[in-house]
Amino acid sequence: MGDESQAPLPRLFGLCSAKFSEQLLHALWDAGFTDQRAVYDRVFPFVPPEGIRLTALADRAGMTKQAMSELVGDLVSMGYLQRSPDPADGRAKLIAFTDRGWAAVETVLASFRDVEASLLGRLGERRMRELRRTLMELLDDA
Amino acid sequence: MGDESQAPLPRLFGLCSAKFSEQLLHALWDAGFTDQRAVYDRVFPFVPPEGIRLTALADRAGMTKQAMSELVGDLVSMGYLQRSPDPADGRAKLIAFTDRGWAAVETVLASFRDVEASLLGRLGERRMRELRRTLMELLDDA
DNA sequence: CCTTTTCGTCAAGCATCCTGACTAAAGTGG
DNA sequence: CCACTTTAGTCAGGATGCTTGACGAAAAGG
Repeated sequence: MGDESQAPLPRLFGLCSAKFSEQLLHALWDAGFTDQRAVYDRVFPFVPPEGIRLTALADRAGMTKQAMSELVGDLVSMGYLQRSPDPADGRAKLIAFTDRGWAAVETVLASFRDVEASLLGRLGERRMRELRRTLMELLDDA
Repeated sequence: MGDESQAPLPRLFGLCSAKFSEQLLHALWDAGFTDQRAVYDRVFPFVPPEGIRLTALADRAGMTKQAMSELVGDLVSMGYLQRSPDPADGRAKLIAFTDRGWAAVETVLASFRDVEASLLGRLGERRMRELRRTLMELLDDA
């Protein structure tokens, strides 16, 4: 890959991010969720336990409702999500996880925990805390 | 955006990465390179000063030569890249930056420097060094 | 009521990738 | 020098993941 010792920081962040994504996909594959694309990242993080409407979900994910509708449709037909009528609004439907969906979520969370445990082992507790603090400061818009 | 204080680290990395990308696109836009897409990230980092052949460029970027050919074609018609015959091989063409391409590269590098300067101001020199060291350790495959 | 807004869908299109098939040039072994 | 195989790039077709625009049905608010 070449020498990264002077690579610009934004690039390092991109590489780290890509690496974690790859590990995550790998973990899902190993757990038997082989029918997945990168769709997980786009949809799963924004579905709350109690379910959510399509428009709100699309807003959260920063996407149009049409695009989100197609993704949700795919995940429904794969058995990860379900659509049920919203009792409070005849136009809307509530999108929520199925049991299979929850199992996949649990796999994702376990993978996150694995990554964090691995980092903890490599960096130690102090540097780990510092890293998290630094990342959150970076996101706290300047 | 909600509380991120317990967000998983992989997610924090993704958010940071996305934020930097956005800043970069913004910097390009402000510098007058308004005809750009995210194509920069995919192509520019892999074009060396002396030029490169399509197949090698595609390999570097982890893409098929067909996909890269289309991207390069777009960037050629926008005036950022040029294709010239390779004197050493009648089949091949050398892909290299035009003057306009170099100007865009310089803008990108300046944006990276801005980001680093901003981080330095916020984190201080010690934490900055530590961050870079940590990121590089993470990429040094376990 | 009747008008306006909101929820979700359908349709068409664009961008970015892929696989497969092909031409032309270059190397390679008698 | 001449087949034979490999390599460089292109053409064609298709999948995916997004977009904008238009629409019907339900809700909201005078």
